[in-house]
Amino acid sequence: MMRDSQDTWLPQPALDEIDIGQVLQALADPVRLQIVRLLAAAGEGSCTSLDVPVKRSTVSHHLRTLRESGVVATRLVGNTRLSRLRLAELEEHFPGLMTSILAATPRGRQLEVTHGR
Amino acid sequence: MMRDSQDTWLPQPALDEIDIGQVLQALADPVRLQIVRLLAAAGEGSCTSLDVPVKRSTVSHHLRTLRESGVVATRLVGNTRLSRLRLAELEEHFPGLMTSILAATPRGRQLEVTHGR
DNA sequence: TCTGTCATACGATGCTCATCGTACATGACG
DNA sequence: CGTCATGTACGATGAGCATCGTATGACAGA
Repeated sequence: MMRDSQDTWLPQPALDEIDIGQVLQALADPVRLQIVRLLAAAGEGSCTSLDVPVKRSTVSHHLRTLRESGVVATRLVGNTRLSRLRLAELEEHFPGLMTSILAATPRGRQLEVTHGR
Repeated sequence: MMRDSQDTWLPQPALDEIDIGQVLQALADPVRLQIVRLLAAAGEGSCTSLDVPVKRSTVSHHLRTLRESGVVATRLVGNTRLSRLRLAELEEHFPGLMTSILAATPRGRQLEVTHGR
């Protein structure tokens, strides 16, 4: 596998372009919050590797939302896309934000039967 | 005016009952985020004193959401209800969370023409 | 008591978006 | 080349909820 510096990354907002409002909206969704926790635990993850109770296309949509808001960064390796949290950058810009969220004990009902179809 | 210890307070979740997911959902709304910033600047605020581009009944709804999620505390004084941020408590439970959010520069489009009616 | 202000409750409305299924593109592997 | 897996794009659908107007209750002051 190649080094990170040689990988191709999907477009993402720069540090000073990250809007705290969009970050909060991204983290407000239960499934996305669960994805964030899984990424924090596993380091990286893809659409199929993340264990969330939604279909793959929905996970892809959530990862896109997280990336466009600046929460995760995605690099292309072969046919898969590996996403990871931008923890260091976020901690620099919003000290304590992600740390407190990840440290917080997930209270009940994290995975309900949703609507959709 | 009476001392805080003698005031009547609306019911609110205890510190260890606050769910980070509900807090994030509460802060995700642009109007509520603006209310939070106004409260941080003014110390306290009521439905009519807060300068937000929505009707009074909507502000009341938002303040209720913020209170039930644990972000603000509301005390009854006379005929009005004064709400304030639970900054110290939140900082204790989620260090850096509110601090980073309040310190973040509010990027564009904070007050768009919304739907509703 | 009467009036005005404050806040909430309630129902209605319609936008937002989370979700899904399907189709399609791309890369890996024979 | 063909086959399979991965991920995304797209359109459709429906639940959630932000918003409003109105009605209601409570308090303050004259």
